[in-house]
Amino acid sequence: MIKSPRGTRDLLPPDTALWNFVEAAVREVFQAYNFHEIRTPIFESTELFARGVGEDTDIVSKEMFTWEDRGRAESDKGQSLTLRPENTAGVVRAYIEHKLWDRGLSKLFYIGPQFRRERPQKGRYRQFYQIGAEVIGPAAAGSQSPARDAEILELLATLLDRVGIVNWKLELNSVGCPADRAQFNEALRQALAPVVATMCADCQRRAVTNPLRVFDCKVPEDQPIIETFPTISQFLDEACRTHYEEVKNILNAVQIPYVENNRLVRGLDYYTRTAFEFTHGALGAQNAILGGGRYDGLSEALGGPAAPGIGFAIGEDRLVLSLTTSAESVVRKPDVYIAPLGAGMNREAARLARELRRHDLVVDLGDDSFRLKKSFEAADKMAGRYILIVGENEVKADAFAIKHLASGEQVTVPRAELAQWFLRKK
RNA sequence: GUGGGAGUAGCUCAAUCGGUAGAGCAUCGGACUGUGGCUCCGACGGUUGCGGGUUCAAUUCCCGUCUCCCACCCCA
Repeated sequence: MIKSPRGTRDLLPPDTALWNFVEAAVREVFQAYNFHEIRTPIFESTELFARGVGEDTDIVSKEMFTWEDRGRAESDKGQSLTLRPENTAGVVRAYIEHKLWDRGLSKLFYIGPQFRRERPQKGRYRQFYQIGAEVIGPAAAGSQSPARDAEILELLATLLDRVGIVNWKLELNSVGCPADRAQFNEALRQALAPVVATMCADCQRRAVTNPLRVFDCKVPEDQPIIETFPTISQFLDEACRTHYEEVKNILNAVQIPYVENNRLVRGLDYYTRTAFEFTHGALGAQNAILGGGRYDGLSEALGGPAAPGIGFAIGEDRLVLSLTTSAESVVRKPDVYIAPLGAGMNREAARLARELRRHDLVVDLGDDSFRLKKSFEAADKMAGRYILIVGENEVKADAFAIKHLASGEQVTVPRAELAQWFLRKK
C-alpha cells in the first residue's frame, strides 16, 4: 500500500471543517486590522532562504527539501530550488520584486503549507501549515514604530481568543539590534568561558555555534549557572530600549497580558528588537503555538531597500491541536434529506434538490432504489434536520411529506411553498 | 540527527508457555413493500506494518527496515 510520506498527513472530514473554521475566523480578524492576503510560491530559490533565514540556522543547514532543477538548455546550469521552510523570506522577496514600498505600509497575511525535513513528533510535521502576517514598508510609513509591534501582538491576542484558545501565554523580549547583539554575544562568551566545561554537552556545543541558544537549555543542573549570565536587556542601546518600553506601554494600555522573558531568543537570523512567542500547555514539548518578531534588516539582506518590518507565524497544526472546539460541532449538517421513493422518482427529487439548494439550504438526497427505511437511516446518519419524501402520492398531490427527524413531527407542504417553509424553519 | 515505546479487521482492542487470529463498534443485508433511531439474525472484513532468521510450528523469539508516539534537538 502506498502511504503518505513520513511527516505528512491527510486531513479528512470532519477535521477539515475545524481547519476551515479556524481559517475563516482568522480571515475575519485580519480584515478588521486591514491586512490583505498574499500568496507566494511553495518553492523558491534556495539562495533566498540561505540569505534570508541564515546559513547557520538548523533550518537552512539541515532541514530543507532542496533539489537541483534542470536547465532549460544543455548549456544551462540548473537552479537550486527549495520547498519553503517558512514564509517571511518569500513575502519580503515579493515586497522587493514588486516594489511594494510604493504602496506605503504593507500589511500582508498568508495561510499555507511549509516544509521542513525534521523528525516528526506531535505538533511537528514535515509538511505543516502556518498562518502568518507581515507589516513591512518604508520607515516613513511607520513601519518601524513600536505601535506596529503592539498592534501585531494585540491582533494575536484577539485572534487566539476568537478561535477559542484559552490559557495562552505571551512571552516578550527584545533582542536588540545587530550591534547590541554583537556586544552581548561577546559578553556571553566571556561569561561562558570559565564555566562551559561544567555544563551539559548541548551547551558546550551551543557555546561554540550560537551562544544565545544556551538560554534554551532545560538541564536543571545548568540553570544556576545560566542565571549568572548577562542578559540581552543590559545591552540594548537607547533606541532599542525606548522602542521596547513603548511596545510594553501600549500593551498595558490595551490590557494585553504578557510576561517578559529575557531568555527568549529566536531561531532565525533576521530577528531584531521585539521577539515574542505565544505558548499553550496542551502541546507537549512543542509548546510554541506561534512566534515572531521584528526584522528591520531583512529587506536589505535580500538586496532590497531599507524596509523595517515585523511579523509572526502561527503553527496552524498546533493551533488546531490546542482547540477545545470539536470538529463535529462546526460541521454544517444537511437541512433536508430528500428521499426519492419508487422507480422514476430521482428526476423529481433532483428538481426539488436544485430548487432548495438555490435558497442556500444544505440538501442531500438518496436514490429511488432505496427502501424508505434505508433513506431514514441515511438521513439519521448524516444528522439531517428534515427528511422530505418524494413518492407517487406526493407527486400526484403536488405536495410533499416533510418529517422533522428529531421530534418525528410530520407535515405536508405544497410544492410552491417548500423553499419558504424550510427557510422559516432555519 | 540521538535515545526510548508501539504497530493485529475501517476504528478501539484481545489472543495463556511459540500451537495456525477473535470481540465490540462501524459497514452491508434480512426480520420489516410508504416511515428512522431500539432489538434480533446473518454477511463482509486480515500478507498480524514490511523483509529476513530461528523452529515441526512465529501475532508471540531474534535481526533489519518503515511508520507513528514520547523525550532530546529544533522550531511554529
